[in-house]
Amino acid sequence: MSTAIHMLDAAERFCTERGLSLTPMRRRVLELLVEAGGPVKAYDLLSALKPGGAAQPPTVYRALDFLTRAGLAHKVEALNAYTACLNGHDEDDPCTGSAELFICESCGNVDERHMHRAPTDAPEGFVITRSVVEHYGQCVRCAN
Amino acid sequence: MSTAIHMLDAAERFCTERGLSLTPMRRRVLELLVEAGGPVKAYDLLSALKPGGAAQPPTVYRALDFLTRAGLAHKVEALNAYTACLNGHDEDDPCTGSAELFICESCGNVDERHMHRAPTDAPEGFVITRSVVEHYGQCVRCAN
DNA sequence: TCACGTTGCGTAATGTCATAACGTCACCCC
DNA sequence: GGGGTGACGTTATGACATTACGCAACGTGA
Ligand SMILES: [Zn+2]
Ligand SMILES: [Zn+2]
Ligand SMILES: [Zn+2]
Ligand SMILES: [Zn+2]
Repeated sequence: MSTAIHMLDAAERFCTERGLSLTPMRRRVLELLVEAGGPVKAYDLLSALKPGGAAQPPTVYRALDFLTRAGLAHKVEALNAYTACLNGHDEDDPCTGSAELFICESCGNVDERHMHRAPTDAPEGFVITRSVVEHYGQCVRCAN
Repeated sequence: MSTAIHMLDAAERFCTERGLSLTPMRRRVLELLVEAGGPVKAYDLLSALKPGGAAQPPTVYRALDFLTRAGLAHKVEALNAYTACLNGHDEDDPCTGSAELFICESCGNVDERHMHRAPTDAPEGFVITRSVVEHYGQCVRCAN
């Protein structure tokens, strides 16, 4: 799929521009996430990495840690899973902050928005450093 | 604390009105959550239950399942923890849907809002059945 | 060129979170 | 009193994640 290749190339540029090293292992994990096109469990990534060297949990968790810190991937908290960031990192709009995820429970597809707006009804004086926003339901294809 | 007693009484009424049985075990777990005043881990609840009978994981997870289904408690997904619902269940405003949580990372205090509004930028045709919204940061007391 | 700090990753062990599966008892309804 | 249901005890296991240690590669300055 050309989209996947494009996303990996964009990630490559994204990292070189920022002095981050997208090592083969990290690139491979990102590739698996992109190919999956939705949330993937860490141990499933682990299984996918196996045929090519017996990988252990820390291997994949270290890669995921790098990718999520860099903004190239997101953890889906309510699923204990991980998904590739869908925002174009080659554009002038890096996904530095929190993402708002729309996850279809039927087909597993994920859509993503940047969290630009702050909550209108936050407690007085509350300073937000990180937000987790995940919406579950049916995408337009799966809604009957 | 009178607030805690009030919340438990309100939960009692809430359950009787709906034909739900707030058993001693469930009430005890809710009591622990209310007393904690913030997110509590399942195994910490387990430890707190021990002196009075050796409790096993399924015991506390069943109680939490009941409480969360009833809307009397919420799971804090990003912390793998659970917190008592702060909305007054004796009022005409049950916390049936999703809650928006503001969690102070310094003092552990939790504030809660009902999720009334839908996202303005959801994908076309996406039908939301459940939302997870958790904001992390500093409450007004802890912000320096 | 060599010592030294840093980074990435292999490996083993462990820790943390959650559920499956089965049995028992109390209760309600007919 | 037979049968269904719901709540909970108990044992075991599964699923998710981290700690700790070691080593090899790399850059940097002496
Ligand atoms: Zn993103
Ligand atoms: Zn779908
Ligand atoms: Zn609530
Ligand atoms: Zn605080």
